[in-house]
Amino acid sequence: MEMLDPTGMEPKYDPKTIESRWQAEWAARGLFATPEPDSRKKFYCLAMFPYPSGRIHMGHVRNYTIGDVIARYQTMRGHAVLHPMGWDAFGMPAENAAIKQGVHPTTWTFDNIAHMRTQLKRLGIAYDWSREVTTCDPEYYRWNQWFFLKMYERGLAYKKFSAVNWCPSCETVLANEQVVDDACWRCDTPVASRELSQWFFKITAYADELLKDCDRLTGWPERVLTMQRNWIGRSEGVAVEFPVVGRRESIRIFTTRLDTIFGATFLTLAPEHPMMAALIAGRPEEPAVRAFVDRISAQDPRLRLAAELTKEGVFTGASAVNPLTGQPIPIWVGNFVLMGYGTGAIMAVPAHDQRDFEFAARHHLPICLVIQNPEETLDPDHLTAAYVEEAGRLVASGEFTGLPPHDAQTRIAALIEQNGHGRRVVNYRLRDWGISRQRYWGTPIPIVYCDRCGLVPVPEAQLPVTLPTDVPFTGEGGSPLAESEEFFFTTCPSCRGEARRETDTMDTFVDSSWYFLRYATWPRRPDQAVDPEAVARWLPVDQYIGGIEHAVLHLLYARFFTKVIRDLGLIHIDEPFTGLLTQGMVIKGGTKMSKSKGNVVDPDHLIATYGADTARVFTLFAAPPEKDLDWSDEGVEGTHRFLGRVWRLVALWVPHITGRPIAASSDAASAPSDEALRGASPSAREERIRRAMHRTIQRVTRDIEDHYHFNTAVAALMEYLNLLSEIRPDGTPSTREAMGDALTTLALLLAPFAPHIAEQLWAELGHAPSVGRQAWPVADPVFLADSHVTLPVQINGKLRGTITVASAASQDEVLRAALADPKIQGWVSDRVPRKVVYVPGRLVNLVLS
RNA sequence: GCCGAAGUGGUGGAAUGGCAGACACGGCGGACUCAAAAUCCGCUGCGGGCAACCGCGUGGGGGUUCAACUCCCCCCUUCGGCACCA
Repeated sequence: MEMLDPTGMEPKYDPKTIESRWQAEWAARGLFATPEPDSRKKFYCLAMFPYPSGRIHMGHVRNYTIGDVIARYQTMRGHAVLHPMGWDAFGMPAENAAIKQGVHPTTWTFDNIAHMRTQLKRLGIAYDWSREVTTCDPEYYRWNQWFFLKMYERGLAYKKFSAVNWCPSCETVLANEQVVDDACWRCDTPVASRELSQWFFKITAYADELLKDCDRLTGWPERVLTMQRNWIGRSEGVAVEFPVVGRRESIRIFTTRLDTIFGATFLTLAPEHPMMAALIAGRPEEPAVRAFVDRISAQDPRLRLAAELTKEGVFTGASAVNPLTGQPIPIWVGNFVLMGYGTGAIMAVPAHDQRDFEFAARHHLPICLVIQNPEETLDPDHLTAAYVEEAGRLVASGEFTGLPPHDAQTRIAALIEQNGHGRRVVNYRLRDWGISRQRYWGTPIPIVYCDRCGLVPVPEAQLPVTLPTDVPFTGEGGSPLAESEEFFFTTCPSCRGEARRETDTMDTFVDSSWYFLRYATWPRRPDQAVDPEAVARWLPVDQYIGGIEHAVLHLLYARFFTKVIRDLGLIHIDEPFTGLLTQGMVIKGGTKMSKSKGNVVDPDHLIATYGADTARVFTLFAAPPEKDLDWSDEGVEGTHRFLGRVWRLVALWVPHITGRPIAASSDAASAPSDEALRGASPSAREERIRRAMHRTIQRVTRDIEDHYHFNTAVAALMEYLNLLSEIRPDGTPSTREAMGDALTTLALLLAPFAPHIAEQLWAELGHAPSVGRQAWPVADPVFLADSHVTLPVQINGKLRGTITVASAASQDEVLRAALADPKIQGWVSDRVPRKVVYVPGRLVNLVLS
């Protein structure tokens, strides 16, 4: 295959021609196919797959370019690389398009995928497209259903009533992400809360492991781990039973401050507390309490969660006994107590909890100080705020008086456990994952409802339960699947009688919770969800790249699924992603790109104007990957100029190096002036080229390896080009040879960043394709060490001059050279340095009195 | 309120405790051109000076050190996360 113009190298850099040419060539040669198992070490490089919204945006360009640099670099480093791509293809926009434009979600989605696949190919990303997965494909989502059944068998998938966001106008449930400013995203009607029967995944069963394993994720950014830890929200405390006066039951509360229990002067229950009805039945307070509860539950749930909410409440008329003091205390109901956390009931300690303090002050309830502040003695009768610190000593706390709060917690917990009044428990903020969605474009939940047999899981052999096609898209009236008779009415797998299917579909986060396993398997083993052998070979993902917006949701769900699938015995790993890189946003003019702001940069237009290599190199050069990238049209021009200069430099040298002609006369007169090297001997010139070459190899390699700092790697290549550009062909064989090596190395170092131009230059320099299949160059230490160095000389820490000395010079030699320097002498004159600090290779500092 | 990240020229950004501002953009001046574009060369932190040079300078204030963008303490600002979570 001949990729070179027989008449010689084009003098002008024309990305359009070379990019399409090499993309076709790479595809034809199957260059990015995942290798069969061999002796090489594996590297699994994965960028988060996109939702096929229609077109790729600059965020995608950045995300996938970063992944591509890593994949191409690791290939050249001798790894067997898996670098796949796919589509997170279920979701609302497809259904919205169906409602608005009458296009079926399937058509809409697959059209979008086709377009975006083309766009990604135009960027020259090295994907193994044979492993492409599409989550709306029944061959994919059948395994969502299979995992659901496995989890159902193990009690990890269950159904319960729960509150959901409800749009009264659209008559449908909304996902959290479809609620914008407390209103429906489509019709702007305020959302209500509604109790519905919903399916859940029991992620809380793994809460402790998910938290503990955060410590093992050393390749993750600390802030992502912090967010996950916050989200899981583990807190250790004690559940204590407060017997209700005059009844058999007791009220269970949860507290992390058991040391303050002697100061508990009342209990507060959530309005939804299950014992509420029984507590107030027949009491004079009943109507008032009912009115209060009704009023609170009619309130917007979001409003209730706001921190500024006024603490309201009413007395229930009932009382409970504080198990430590034996004293009866009143039971109140309060709007600030949440049924969803702990037990839905708290012991109120106004002296040591700000919320309880405010509540007590408002309702004239007793405040009882039980911890004395060691810094500033508190007056128990005139507290102005709660003392919430865990420092000091207990007071008025029976046998525990005098103990530090921390010791008291342990001692009181022991006593309570001994007496059977309660036990130590761990509470999590994390809730089980509600996966039911009243939507069409998602995975049908494989459950059948039979009047005789009840809830019956669809047998594995009957999977997949596929989406019906005869569904009208109105955007009204709840689950679209309920509209399909063909889908809705079925036979019971158990008794063969008439039955109805579950009409909810799964949250689309289910799809993305295990797709990284699917890439190892698909399409070779369509008969199983994951091929244990292939997964054992490729997983975990060595480097995962995506946006910070998934710091909690997707990354937590994926970790959960991995652990569940491990416990199913299918895989051996505990964690799916060893390394995580969260790239920053692409912004322009200070804000995120958006249509309404009119600051969107269209990747297609960018590629058409400058080529994919320019688009890639600019996104890498403009900022380190984890930071936001401020888009600059001028910066893009500069990057394009850089690639043009690389091209022209190679074009200048190719005839000398390879003997091939140049297509048209290259403008030798415009070549730089060789100023720095005028008069330098050929050997000095060659040495200089080689030193620059090896130093650049070292810098680029280190920048990629250490922190993926592609911006400084590109800067190193620019400096390298600047230096090489100073040298003009003069017919000296040693110079010609050194430049041949230098430019060949430039093509190699450029290959992960700008693969198309690198490939073309590689060929022009007389090498057989492909540059991406070559070994990454290695810096020779011989050329990294200099015989002489220029050393800054400081006097009292201020720079006063420089000297050139042998690298291995002793302190005495350096001192002598420094004092011999006229400039330095002018500063020192006849004074004797009190101290000399010499850091070989770095500087010398003379300390004068 | 708690936790985390950040603050460096006109701009994006560089700097294992060791010459602050690499690299690039922009700007200014020049070469080439009839002219322009493209390309190439030079200068470009601020202040002072004809100049050699000098002083100042990494959000603010202290400290450690021969030496601090970097380490320590206090404060300010911005961004992100969590938050009536008992």
